Amino acid sequence: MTTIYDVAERAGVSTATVSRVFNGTKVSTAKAEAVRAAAAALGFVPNGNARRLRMGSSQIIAVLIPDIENSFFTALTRGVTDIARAAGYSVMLGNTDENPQLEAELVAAAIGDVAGIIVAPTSDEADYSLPVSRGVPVVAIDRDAPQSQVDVVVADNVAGAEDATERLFDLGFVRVACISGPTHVMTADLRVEGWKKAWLKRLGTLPPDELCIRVPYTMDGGDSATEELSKLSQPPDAIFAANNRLAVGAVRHLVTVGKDLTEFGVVSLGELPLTLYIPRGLVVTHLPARELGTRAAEMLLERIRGYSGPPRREVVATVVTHDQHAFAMTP
Amino acid sequence: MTTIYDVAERAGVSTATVSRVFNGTKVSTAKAEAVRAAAAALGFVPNGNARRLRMGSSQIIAVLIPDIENSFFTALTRGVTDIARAAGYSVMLGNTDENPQLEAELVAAAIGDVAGIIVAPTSDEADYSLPVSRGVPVVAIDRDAPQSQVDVVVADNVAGAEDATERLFDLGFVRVACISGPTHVMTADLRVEGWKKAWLKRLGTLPPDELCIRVPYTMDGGDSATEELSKLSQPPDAIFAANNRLAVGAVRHLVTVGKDLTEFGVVSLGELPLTLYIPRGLVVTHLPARELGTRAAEMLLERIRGYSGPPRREVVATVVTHDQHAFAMTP
DNA sequence: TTGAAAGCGCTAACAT
DNA sequence: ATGTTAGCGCTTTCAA
Repeated sequence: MTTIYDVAERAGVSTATVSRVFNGTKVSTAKAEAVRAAAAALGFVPNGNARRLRMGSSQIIAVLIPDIENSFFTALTRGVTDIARAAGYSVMLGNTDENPQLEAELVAAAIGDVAGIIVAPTSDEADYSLPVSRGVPVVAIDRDAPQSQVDVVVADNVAGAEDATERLFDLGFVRVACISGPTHVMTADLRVEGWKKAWLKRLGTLPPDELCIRVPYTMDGGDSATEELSKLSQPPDAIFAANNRLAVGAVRHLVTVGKDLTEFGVVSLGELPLTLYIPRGLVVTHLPARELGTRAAEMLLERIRGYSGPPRREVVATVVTHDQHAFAMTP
Repeated sequence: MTTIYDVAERAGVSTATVSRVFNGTKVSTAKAEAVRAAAAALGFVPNGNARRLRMGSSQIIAVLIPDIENSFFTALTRGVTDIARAAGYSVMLGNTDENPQLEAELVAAAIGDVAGIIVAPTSDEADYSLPVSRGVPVVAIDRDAPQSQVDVVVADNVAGAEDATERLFDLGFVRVACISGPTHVMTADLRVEGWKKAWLKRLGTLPPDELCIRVPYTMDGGDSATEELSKLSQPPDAIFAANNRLAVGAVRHLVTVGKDLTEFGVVSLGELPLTLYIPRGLVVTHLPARELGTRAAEMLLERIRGYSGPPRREVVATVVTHDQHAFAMTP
């Protein structure tokens, strides 16, 4: 392995000079040239670990998400990587699988390795005092971290859900049901709240409890919830699905039983991956995944650079200016 | 920052003992307890940089992919992270954006930081001699790296394309066109080859050149290529799309002009994300993204652990046992 | 502008 | 079983 000693020797200078050349400090042109030539000839690449050990900082950001195969989280991660790279940071990725213990392990492991952590908390109980006390700032993303004094970046789930639900009312539907994620999952709870607000605003009354089904945030969840709703003595004429997987599950069920999506409404909070063609009648609203990532990265970088104000909580608007670019398939 | 010195002092032992406790070497129960207690009290977390510098290895694998928002590559990355984590490695992620220069920068930056690199080459010219000469093994994934002596893991693109095309012949279509990625992109070239083989096998003749359109691997590419094909004096009655984005684009165009997918066939090589509902008539075949990732990770770990045989080239079968679980929407 | 030298936190001989 | 100690490769005072 080539080190700065090899380069220094070959260039006829000291290691300090080599270091300076690679760090932009002032060095006479002649020596700088010699160093660069020697480095190139030797195929020198700085040892990041030595550098980080010496400097006491790591230029790496950990991103801990439940599932890299979920398009919402990859969009978010993309936002982080863009900002990170622009600032000279690398991104280390971890899958928590929605498992609090695995998340805790990943956080602990990250502490010794990274300059900061961006994590989508897997549980309300998640505690980030360890990294914070060790000087590794944490930004919680997509979900709150009520147990910890950390910065938080979340989407405006209530407003997003409310807007989405209102779309259905706008289309003339009058009995809009709700399918959301598990109780106690923050985003799921807030989206139910938004759905209720829309009812109150548009119909002047809160929706009956039976119209809201809580299931895992999966396609199967959306499917079974839709089936359950259809069995109600007074079934809904439209469904607000709190995320894209639930929406796809709902559509799957409806299509299977031969329902026409222009007569039975479905709205998805959050875009579908690959902007796949969307059946006429399915409404898709925007969830600012990438923006969440960029804001979280920006806030984390501020902390890494020494900002030490009180914990901040930033709510990214769910702009409902227009639907996902989509094309409708004749039902 | 708490170091092993602090822990050693508080526990009344030497730093070596503290180190041993944290590395599983034999230490008397009493001292081990004392060390653990002291570490807990002090909130000690090992400094990864010091550890890696000392050990000369990094327990980090870099994964360089064109786009983290492409479901094929996230599935692949998932495969890598699973194997990596099981072996105690972390994954560092980089987006190359299909940009050879950016890829080269990321590779260079990774050298000082990681134990090995898994990269989807952005170009035929990609040269990985620098990391390899620096002792950082590289595994090329999804695409060949003809300029470098590195391990390669690719899907059986020819067989996959051939099988997919044959599905269309099985369904009774007789003039199957091909939409593939840019010329000189290896996977795109090979998939065209598979399509040709299917023609030869089933019709005893090679397809006319005009039936094959090469476009970027995007939905818009699939859309415009389909339009172009429809203008032929002898248009096709079915399309083999070389990846999922092209397939979706093709479907979009067909739906837009009112074509019925049961009468005009489309097959996608590679599954659609989120197993979104699939219109009746669209055939989806499997591309082993995750398997690619796991194999690449396994091969890389072998290299990291010292295996030094000649470069290997592994072709992962594209098993076409069954379609993606899908449900059809009445057209 | 440049060089000499200390030391970041840790592990692994080598001693004991 | 445990302690002592020498670096890993780099950056950065401090002196010249």
